[in-house]
Amino acid sequence: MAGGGGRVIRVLNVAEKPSVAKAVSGILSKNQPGGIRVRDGRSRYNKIFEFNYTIRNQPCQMLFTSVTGHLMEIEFHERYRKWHSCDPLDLYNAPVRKFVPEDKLDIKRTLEAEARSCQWIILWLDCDREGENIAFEVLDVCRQANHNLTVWRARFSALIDREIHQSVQTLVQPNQLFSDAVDVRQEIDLRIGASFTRFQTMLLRGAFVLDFATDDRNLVLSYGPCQFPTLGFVVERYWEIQAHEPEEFWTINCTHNSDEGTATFNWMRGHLFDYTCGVMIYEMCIQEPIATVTKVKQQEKLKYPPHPLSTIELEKRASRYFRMSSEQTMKVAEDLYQNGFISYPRTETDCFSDKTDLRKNYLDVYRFESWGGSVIPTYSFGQQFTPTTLTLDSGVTRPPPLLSEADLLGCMDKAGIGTDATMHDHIKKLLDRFYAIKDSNTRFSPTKLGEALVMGYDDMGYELWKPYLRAMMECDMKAVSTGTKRKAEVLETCLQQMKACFSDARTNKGKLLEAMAIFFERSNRSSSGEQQAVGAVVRRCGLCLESDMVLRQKPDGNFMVGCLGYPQCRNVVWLPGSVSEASVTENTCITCSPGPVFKIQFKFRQQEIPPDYSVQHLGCIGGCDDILRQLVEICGTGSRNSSNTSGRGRGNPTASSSAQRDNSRAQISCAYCRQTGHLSNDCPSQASRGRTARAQEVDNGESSIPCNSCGAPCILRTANTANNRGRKFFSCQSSECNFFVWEDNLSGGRAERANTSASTSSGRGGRGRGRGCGQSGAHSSNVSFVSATGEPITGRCFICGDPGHFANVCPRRG
DNA sequence: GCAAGGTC
Repeated sequence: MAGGGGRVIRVLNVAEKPSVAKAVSGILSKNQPGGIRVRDGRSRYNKIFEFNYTIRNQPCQMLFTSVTGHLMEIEFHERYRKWHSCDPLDLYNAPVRKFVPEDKLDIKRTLEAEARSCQWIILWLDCDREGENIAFEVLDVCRQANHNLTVWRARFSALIDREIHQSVQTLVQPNQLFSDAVDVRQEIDLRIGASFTRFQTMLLRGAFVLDFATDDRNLVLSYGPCQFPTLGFVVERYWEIQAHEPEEFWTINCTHNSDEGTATFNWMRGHLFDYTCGVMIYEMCIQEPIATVTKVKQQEKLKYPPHPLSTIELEKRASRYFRMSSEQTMKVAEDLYQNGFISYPRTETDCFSDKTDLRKNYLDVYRFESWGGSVIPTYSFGQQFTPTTLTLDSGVTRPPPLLSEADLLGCMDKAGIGTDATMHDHIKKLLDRFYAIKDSNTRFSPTKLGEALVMGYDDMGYELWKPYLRAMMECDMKAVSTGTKRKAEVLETCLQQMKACFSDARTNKGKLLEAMAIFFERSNRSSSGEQQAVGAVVRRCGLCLESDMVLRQKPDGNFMVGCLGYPQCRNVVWLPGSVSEASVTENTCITCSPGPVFKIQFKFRQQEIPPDYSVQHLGCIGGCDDILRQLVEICGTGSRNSSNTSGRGRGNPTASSSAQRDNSRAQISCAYCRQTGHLSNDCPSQASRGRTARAQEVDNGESSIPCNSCGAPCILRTANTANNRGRKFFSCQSSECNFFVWEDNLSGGRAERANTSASTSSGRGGRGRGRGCGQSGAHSSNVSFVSATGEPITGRCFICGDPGHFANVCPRRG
């Protein structure tokens, strides 16, 4: 450490809270020339104290300010902040950042400004892991403002003169390992909490009628590594009570009255569940009723005062004696602290002032307890007496009581759930989230929701609701803080495990749904959970620009690529109904922008695609993929027969249908103009022609023909697949219709150009391009396309060949 | 909108 007098240096001192800055400044400035000056910083709570002090012969001008706990927060990058922005599984790998939140910027600016004028910085944060982490947050900010700061850490455990002076004369370096341990905790808590909270909220809210919430749309079904084990304690006790079967037992009791008082003797054996045995032993006693004293043991009994200065003990006793909630107690404690009556209540400061009389009979001042002893008559070895009463009594086993707040705090304390300062928050969270209720006896029982959630995870076989996970994390953090394990190693291992666990839990979500179904009615709202199931990301949504488009398979087996921002964003690309398998690959499209657009490996059902199309296809939904577009046109999409019954559009088929069309417009290129953003049946270049026109000229000089099935325009297209390159076909441009016919299957083998005016004037009865040569018989009088035999073509099924329906509704499809 | 940890 530098020293040796001479030039006065400026030292920036930072404490964890304003009260400590004030107290330490008061101690160090005592008897110093110049006394102490106070000035305001940018933050109204965090004053700056100035005084002179000498550290190891080095004259120092001390500036002493503070933060208010953590200066920084950890959050996901903006891209992952919105709930629908990504698959919750991605939250295990999504980048996170530590930053100074808005309400701490004033403190940050004060630190920056003061750091610039100082040569040294002394970190006076609390001496625990969190304090060490805050020290590095402060350091981060101050070093940004002044790279040349010399850094010191003051270690102290009590705000008393001797300790503070000693601390500042024996400064050390901050402990990176302690801080690392907190970084690990923060990151794990965030990733686990956010992923599970999003998952279970989106899965269950809306899927059930949650009658306790006035508006369950805003309901959050949170999961946290502390709150869930706390709920677990409540549920476990509740189940224990439920499972209890009362059982009758028998016990022999004896009392003896003498001049000195009454003595009650308990049966050494306790009790018997067998009535016959009990009666037999009792009858033996009655037959020989003289009692003999066989052992006399005197024992001093001590009564200990409650553990002093313990936050949890305070909360337990306030609950027991005043029926105050732990949260309420902490508020009162805070007030008492602010007014100078008690020491800081949120972290243990179990150190008494030198003036305290610890040989203090505590029962004289603590009136809530008494000696409570009773006088027992004196007995001597071998003494005989006749019992005053000798009875055979029955009793019934009782279940344990519901957990009281004191019990709950005890469980949490024992299992290491939360800290002194946060335990009451976790308990309150259970009530706020409708997971548990507290009765008039301040005892906790789970709500239906709380029980269902724990039951769901329990049925999966996971102990996510037990304290072991937190205990394991605590163990790992300890290993990081002592250097036994590295931060990156623990993070990687733990997150990998939790990611696998999350993934498994999602696979087994049925267990959660089943458990919920025991307690709640199913809801048929459109935002029900199953529709939120997510798949792999294909591209960023070009419509809302906020969320990802992911590949999904609907319950009916059809595939689509939908925006995770649903229902706010309804962007969706429906894929051909003939897709049997689809998976997003790591190949990106080099044509489509904005990228990346990940290609999808498709497998089509062979019978449902024209013979010249390959069963396997590596496709792109960005608009560049002609084959995919043709198959959509030929086979139709999965939306056609599912939008009214299931999938995203449940309960709102119109919206779904419109969304489907809107999004086909957005992604698949138009058959007319080759632009993305609309389909050929909505092509702006064709707008003036209108759907009622029965024949339309297309850009290449060909005309379109009204579809036999729906009347929408069919246009002549040219196949570019290996087997049929150059072969022409007509296909209906309505996204609602699958009409398709090879041109050479029409009569005459070649279509004639339609007569636009004739078609328009005669409607469907006009001369169709596909009509056979002069065979305008009865069959074909009102259709555009007829076969070589003069039969009207009504479309054909690729599976069974039946012209009466299309492949996607074929009964043989299963 | 999500965790848990500081503190005002």
